[in-house]
Amino acid sequence: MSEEKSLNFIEEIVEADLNSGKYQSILTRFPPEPNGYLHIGHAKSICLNFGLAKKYGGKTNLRFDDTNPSTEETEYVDSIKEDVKWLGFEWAEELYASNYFEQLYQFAVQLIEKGLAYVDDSSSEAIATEKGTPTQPGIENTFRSRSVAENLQLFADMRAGKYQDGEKVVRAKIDMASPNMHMRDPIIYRIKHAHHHRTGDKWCVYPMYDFAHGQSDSIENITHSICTLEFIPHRPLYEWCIEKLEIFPSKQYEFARLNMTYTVMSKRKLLQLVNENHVNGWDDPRMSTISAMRRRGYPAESIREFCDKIGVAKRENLIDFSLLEFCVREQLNKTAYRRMVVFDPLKIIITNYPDTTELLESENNPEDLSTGTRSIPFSKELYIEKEDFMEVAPKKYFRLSPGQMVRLKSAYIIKCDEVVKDDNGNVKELLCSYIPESKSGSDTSGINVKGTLHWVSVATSINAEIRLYDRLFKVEDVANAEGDFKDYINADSLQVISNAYAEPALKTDDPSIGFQFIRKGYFVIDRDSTNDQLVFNRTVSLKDGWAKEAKKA
RNA sequence: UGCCUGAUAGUAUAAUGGUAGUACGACUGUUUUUGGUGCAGUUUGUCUUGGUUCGAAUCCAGGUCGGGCAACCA
Repeated sequence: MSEEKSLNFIEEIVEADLNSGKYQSILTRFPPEPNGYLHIGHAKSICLNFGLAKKYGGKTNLRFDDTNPSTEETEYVDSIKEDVKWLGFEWAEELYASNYFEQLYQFAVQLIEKGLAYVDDSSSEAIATEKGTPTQPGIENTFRSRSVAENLQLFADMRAGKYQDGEKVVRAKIDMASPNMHMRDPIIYRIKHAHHHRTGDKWCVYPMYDFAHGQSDSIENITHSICTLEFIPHRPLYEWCIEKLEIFPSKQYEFARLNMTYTVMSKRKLLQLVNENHVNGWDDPRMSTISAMRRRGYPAESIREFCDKIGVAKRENLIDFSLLEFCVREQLNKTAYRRMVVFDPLKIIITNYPDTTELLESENNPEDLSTGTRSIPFSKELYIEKEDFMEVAPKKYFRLSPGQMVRLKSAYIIKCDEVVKDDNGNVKELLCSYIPESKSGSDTSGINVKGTLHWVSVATSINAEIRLYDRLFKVEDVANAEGDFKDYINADSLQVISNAYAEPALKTDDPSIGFQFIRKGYFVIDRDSTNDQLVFNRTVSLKDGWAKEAKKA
């Protein structure tokens, strides 16, 4: 019935490995460094790694790549775990590269014993110089020929804390003339007298990424180690270590990282936005972090759907941010409760309506009638949106104007009889009349109107703060824009409406559900809300057909 | 100027030697008590030049263009 979705290139590899009997089941891993918050790019990797295991009956480990104590913190570990869980995935084991520090140290000892690693006393500048350039081979220095015994002693002394940071490193002895820069005797251990968030002060030597990642994969028996394209040049080294150490041969595969329009995806840049107060923290709803999207009201399911839609390939990409927004709307349209909120009020008085309050019923969600209805108080004095009235209306304008009729959503059809102005000639309020037979659900008026407006009753409305978010950057391809990315920050990315008028149901609604403010967009209650003041974040706007039509004119 | 990688509608992604398809976007119509949603339809593409083949997006060779690599970061 439904069409078979074609496999991405990694799924093909997995299926081939399973069909050939190379593996009985697969084990993947998601390996973040706990030095920042996860962003939507990580979500792609999470969905890939966990999704693969789920699809093929395998498992996925959550492994923190915590080999650099100077940048890593427990705060980040906690946020990462929360984000992965919120996205809807469960890891088989929670592991840390730091769990393997002793084992990793012994691996380096083994390499030294085999004459495949040595202690180098050179400065980092000297090492960089001797490394050569991509077009010129590097040169071998005198430390390279130290004896095994001396290397062993020196490495033990490094571990014992006899040297200062930078005094010595351990290098793999591979090939200083290799066309691959990563194979020119890469550093595998360095001295860092730093406090580690898990191992404390136990260690003062730490393995480099290239000497920790592959080995960690191998120790855990990871079958498919999936990373991004920039690690392709590291693969020969990944394989060299596994071969020389004679350990489980995990395989590395690379896919193109996610790039999105109007945002940045590097931890360094996100950190900068936070530290320099361009945004209000890692979970500022304008950020590309998972925690920001959660706070903004993006459902986890829509992020998973997005990751599924964008696919997995090796080509560099720049995905339209609007595709993510499409996924969010698609999900929220099915689940969000409809409510009415007026952002910029214009008072109307229904002159022929009695001085009473009537309760009208309206669906919570017309897409899902099982969600029931709520009552909305209707009375003589109402607010409508200022932009829903024009004294002189252009053609195709279906909203209110003098002498014209519109329907008030779930209520009555009204007609604008008179415009009341203040001394300056500004529209102050509208005098309207309603059609009693036009009540929603029992309309016998026979009148058809083109426009339907949202509204709230003045007397029963409640105050709310609305935060409207726009793209954080003004250009599509921020990472490739010339100059400093901060020059492209959109100064108007946050607009706050401090006194919107909301229908009273919102006061008692479950704060965890998503809302659609009719004709306005999708909104979610922010954690800054108090008992006295509701605060809403706009998750995403509705598609606006009229804005497009109006632009044409 | 070395090595590694990639190139299919505007953006992504599929077709694995046999009809270039799908999604988002855009546009048109239709439904609608949200100018939302839904439904129907239209639109635009194989980087280039040769070669192999009955047949090439796919295989081969050359070119062009893009990305990555010279952290005691990951």
